[in-house]
Amino acid sequence: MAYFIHADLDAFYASVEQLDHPEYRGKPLIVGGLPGDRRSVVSTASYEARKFGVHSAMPVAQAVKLCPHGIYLRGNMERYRQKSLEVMAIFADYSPVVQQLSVDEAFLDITGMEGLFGPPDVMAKKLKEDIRSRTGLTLSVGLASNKYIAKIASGMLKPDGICIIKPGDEEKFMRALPVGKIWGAGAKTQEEFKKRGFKTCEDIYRLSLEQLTSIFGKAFGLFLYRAVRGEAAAAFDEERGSHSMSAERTFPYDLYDEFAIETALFEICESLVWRLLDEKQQSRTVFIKIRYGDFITESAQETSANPVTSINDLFDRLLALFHKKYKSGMGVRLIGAGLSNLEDPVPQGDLFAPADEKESTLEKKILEINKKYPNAALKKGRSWLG
DNA sequence: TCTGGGGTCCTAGGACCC
DNA sequence: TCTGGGGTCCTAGGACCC
Repeated sequence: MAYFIHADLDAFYASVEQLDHPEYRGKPLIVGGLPGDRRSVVSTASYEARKFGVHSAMPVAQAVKLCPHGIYLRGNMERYRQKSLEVMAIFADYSPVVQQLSVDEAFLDITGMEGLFGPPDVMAKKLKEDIRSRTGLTLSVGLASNKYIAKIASGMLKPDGICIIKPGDEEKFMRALPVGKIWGAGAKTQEEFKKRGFKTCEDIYRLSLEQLTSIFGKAFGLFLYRAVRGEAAAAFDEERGSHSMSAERTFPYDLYDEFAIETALFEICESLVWRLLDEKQQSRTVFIKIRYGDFITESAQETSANPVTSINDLFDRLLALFHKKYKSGMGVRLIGAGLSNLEDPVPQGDLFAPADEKESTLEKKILEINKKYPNAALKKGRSWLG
């Protein structure tokens, strides 16, 4: 019998802050932005703050209204990533097959580990206790015969919970579940469920595969059909195809000045190329994203024959896309850019060396120096452009 | 109360090739 | 002359996740 644990840290960012700052413990804590920060949203609210109705993705301005005496922090991703590494290292003690889903959650394939840790439920308890004593954080755990059920189960008894779905009970568990708990059915789908009067998965279970695909489309219809039967969804299969990297910036106030928008785009462009070099990847496909003041969002992408070679090269490509899309006179709320279809570069001889190899070499040098001397903060800067 | 940032996957239509 | 059908790549937009 296969067994999977889904391990999910409780209110992760807020818990790390409460761990590092004892004076925050037991108090409503909101990580995401300070009161008065325009256009910021809540990343994580401590359980004390959730009592006031504050939750993730809520605008900070709204959180302040609900919880005016809360403690507000912008957050420290570097610290959270560091803490995440500690946790993931402990997960690795329990299973050779750990699939990290995000900074604060992972699947552990514990099939056949009874000999080392005892029965799965005993192992789940040990894991929770171990995480608590070694990192000071609490974990919620779902245990089931497939990843999808384990994932939903871990959310059932938060915080600090263990939820075990026994082999054979998967379908029973799913059919009784409120549709709001279906992982993969977000706001739009919930609206559709409501419109159709679907309250629990039982209401979806009654529909045929044909009915589901005609309502929800081929892939999502099949996903729902299988999910309500407690069958392992393909959603969590290890093999993931394409990769991408992106960066974006929301301005505190809409920008109308084209040069200011382009400057932000340049800075995004710089950060992308540093990452690209750092991760030793390459890409031929670049994209931009523009969100206007009315929240209408447009994007454009272009695939070229040759991979991006330098900051200037990327900036040229992005600027061309930007001017293709940009409607001047409309306030710009957000500008973003990215690279998709990332590939591992194939080592190539001189014959195929990039045209602006000099620049790319210079940028690699700057990256090295910045890594060696983090305070140097060497940049090329837009003014450098000829 | 206006709605972050970094990702993945799906859909539908068009281009192009055989 | 009255336009098949499948495969692949590309593009824009949307849904969803943490």
